[in-house]
Amino acid sequence: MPHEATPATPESSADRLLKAALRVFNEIGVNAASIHEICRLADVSIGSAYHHFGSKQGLADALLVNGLSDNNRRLAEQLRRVQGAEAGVRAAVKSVIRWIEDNPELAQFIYMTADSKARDSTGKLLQQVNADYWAMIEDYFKSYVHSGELRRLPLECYAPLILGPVHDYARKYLSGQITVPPSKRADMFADAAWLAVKGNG
Amino acid sequence: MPHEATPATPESSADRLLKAALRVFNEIGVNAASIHEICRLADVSIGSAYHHFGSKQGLADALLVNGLSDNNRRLAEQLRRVQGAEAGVRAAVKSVIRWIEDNPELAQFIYMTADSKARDSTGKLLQQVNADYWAMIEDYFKSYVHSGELRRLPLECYAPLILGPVHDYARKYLSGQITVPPSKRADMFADAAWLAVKGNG
DNA sequence: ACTATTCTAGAATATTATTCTAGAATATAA
DNA sequence: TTATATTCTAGAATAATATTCTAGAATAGT
Repeated sequence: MPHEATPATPESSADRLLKAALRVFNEIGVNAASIHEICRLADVSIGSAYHHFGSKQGLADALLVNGLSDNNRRLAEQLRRVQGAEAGVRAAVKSVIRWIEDNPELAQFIYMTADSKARDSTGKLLQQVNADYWAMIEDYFKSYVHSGELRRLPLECYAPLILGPVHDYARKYLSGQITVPPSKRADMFADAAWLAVKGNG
Repeated sequence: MPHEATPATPESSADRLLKAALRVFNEIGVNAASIHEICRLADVSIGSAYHHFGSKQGLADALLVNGLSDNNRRLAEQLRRVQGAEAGVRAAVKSVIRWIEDNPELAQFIYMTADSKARDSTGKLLQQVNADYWAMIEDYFKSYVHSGELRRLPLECYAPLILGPVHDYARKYLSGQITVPPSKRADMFADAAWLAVKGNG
């Protein structure tokens, strides 16, 4: 029996659509992208596409929600594995960097098209995912403020201080303006993040 | 003579269009926004709109380019006023924060819709503006590396370290997720930025 | 096997971005 | 001033394309 090129479980229509949409959206933007073209690439009928995602924006929203959720999931996982403020900070930085390099197309889409105006249902979902992200970070770190391991700061400042530089760098990297991947700067960004939030002790 | 409500130089069609577009884009996103609606709000004909901006995307691009350019201009101005690495870092942080609070709608638009896929002419312009931004920051700081005032880092890391946290915080602020304006955190962000890039001396 | 539900299909429709033609306003030259 | 060119305004006509709709196929549940 020769090698089987097609996977045992062939991709569902929805998955093919998401994949095709990601490609086209990244190439020409959500606006310019045509549903018909995406359906053609995914080999899925218009009817199916609308059945699954409701609209072109629904497709974009799904990509956004999936991507952010996956990123959050990995971050939560990494934070669970470590103990202490410094280890947490470093794990957060590296988790995000790793996710970006494991999912460059999705990362590019997310960073480049935050156009997500809170539309109805999906808008809510998106806000939720977003809120979870910040909450997770704040939750993890607030316990270390008492012990003095962390500098006492307004809760909503930890995430920007720890991950803001990585996000900025990633944007530039994903848009092709720099070629050195963030993983090459991981320790530098981790050091900076820790320096920004560590306590006096 | 009573107070004159209308300015001596009435707003041009192009200006009215930009203003209306900004409002609508922020409310419902570039995708959902209708040119006809924008024209109605701006009291400008379809023909004029297309004469001035070529397309809906052209309108969005113009807002983006105008906004980024203005931000850059102010940043350059502030950097010119100061001497030394620390003063530069602090000026950069505060300039960006100030711009955001002076131009909240424009800032929201820029932060929320980076969807700027490099489209032809305007895409080039946008890339240029963006490149100028990073170049300005790198130029300013590279001279201070020799003297030891600044930590020696890859040039493309200064901007993310100095401004990344502010950008992250601004996004959250402009989307309404936090209410404390960045200006209230200006010193904190400036301290963190300086700590991240200052040299050993 | 029957029924309900989910999914696929693509033609028909509706929406809306863009083009086009003509004319008004404004600048430039003689 | 008059003539001429250019820029700007107008909105109806057109073209592109997102979305709806109806019908039927596949699948799951009983």
